[in-house]
Amino acid sequence: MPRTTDAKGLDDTDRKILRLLRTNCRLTTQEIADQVGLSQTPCWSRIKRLEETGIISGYVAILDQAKVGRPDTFIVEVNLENHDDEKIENFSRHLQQLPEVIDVYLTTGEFDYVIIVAVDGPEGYETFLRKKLLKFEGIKHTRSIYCLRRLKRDVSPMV
Amino acid sequence: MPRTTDAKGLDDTDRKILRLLRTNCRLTTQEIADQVGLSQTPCWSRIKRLEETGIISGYVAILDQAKVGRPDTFIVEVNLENHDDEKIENFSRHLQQLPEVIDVYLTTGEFDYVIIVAVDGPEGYETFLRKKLLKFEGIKHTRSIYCLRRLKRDVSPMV
DNA sequence: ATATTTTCAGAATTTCATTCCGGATATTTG
DNA sequence: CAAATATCCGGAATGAAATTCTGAAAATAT
Repeated sequence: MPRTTDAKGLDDTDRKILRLLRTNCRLTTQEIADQVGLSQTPCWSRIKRLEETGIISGYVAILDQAKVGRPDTFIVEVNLENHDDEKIENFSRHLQQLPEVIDVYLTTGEFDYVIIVAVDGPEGYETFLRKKLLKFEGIKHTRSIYCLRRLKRDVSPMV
Repeated sequence: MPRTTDAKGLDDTDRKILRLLRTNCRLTTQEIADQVGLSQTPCWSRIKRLEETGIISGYVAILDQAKVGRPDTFIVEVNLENHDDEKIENFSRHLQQLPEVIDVYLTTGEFDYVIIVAVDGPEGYETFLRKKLLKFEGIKHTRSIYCLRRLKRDVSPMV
């Protein structure tokens, strides 16, 4: 093992590459190579390896949430009536289908779920809540939080 | 205006393109063109327009959170002692710098902030909380929620 | 010290993004 | 309704970048 790698098999150059691609995957291999101090070919191989090992799990376009019609964010905390596997599975499937639902966390503590929702205004949220979320049978209780602002969103953590 | 566009100036073909790029921006313009029923050139122009108008705000690589060493997610709710602009600005800046902090929402209701944090195990979280978050002067109160699982994360909302 | 493995770089090739052009379609105007 | 105008489309040509191929250098192991 000629490189100095950490527990995950990543060396410093790998991390530099990831730091670049994390915020802009449209850089050419040449541009990346220049910035990390390599030539095209080994830089390209490293990227391929990072893809094959699944450290890079995909490449996506970021859409402006407001400009696609969802300027407002709410956080909904949810409790279900009961917690058998089937119910949880169904609720998860329900949430997957709702375009307003951005993130879903299954949580410990006071609530069972924390859900991030993107909508257009309070009206949009009311519609979402009454017509979509609460249409699911078995919700015991919810609490809604309005987000004044999103101060940070990292698509992937810093490496 | 020869196309049938909505309020945002997007027609059905634009939305199809966005739906594809939203989950995979490595598709070639030819592949996208095939799937939306266009030829390369007009498809490419549309993508350029979506970039120029800022509807597509960027392209990024998605890193596997667990594989880069942050398998565990916590949600921290935070209250500050006081809420003058400077304090809020400082706290925001503080959070921007912390690699564990993925998302930050400025919220109404019981807490001032809802923060999504990615760490390695309970030990990692304790370290983050004591050595980093609470090092900031002026935190009145926090509540931590452990996430058993992330059931959904859309980098961008469905269009 | 030598053999082996791994990483690197340069050049050639292939694939794709981008530009250029003319024709078709829809909208606007008279 | 017809002509003018703007918009969109597709095909071919060009340029740039990704990918492959080859051999040399560096690090590790024997």
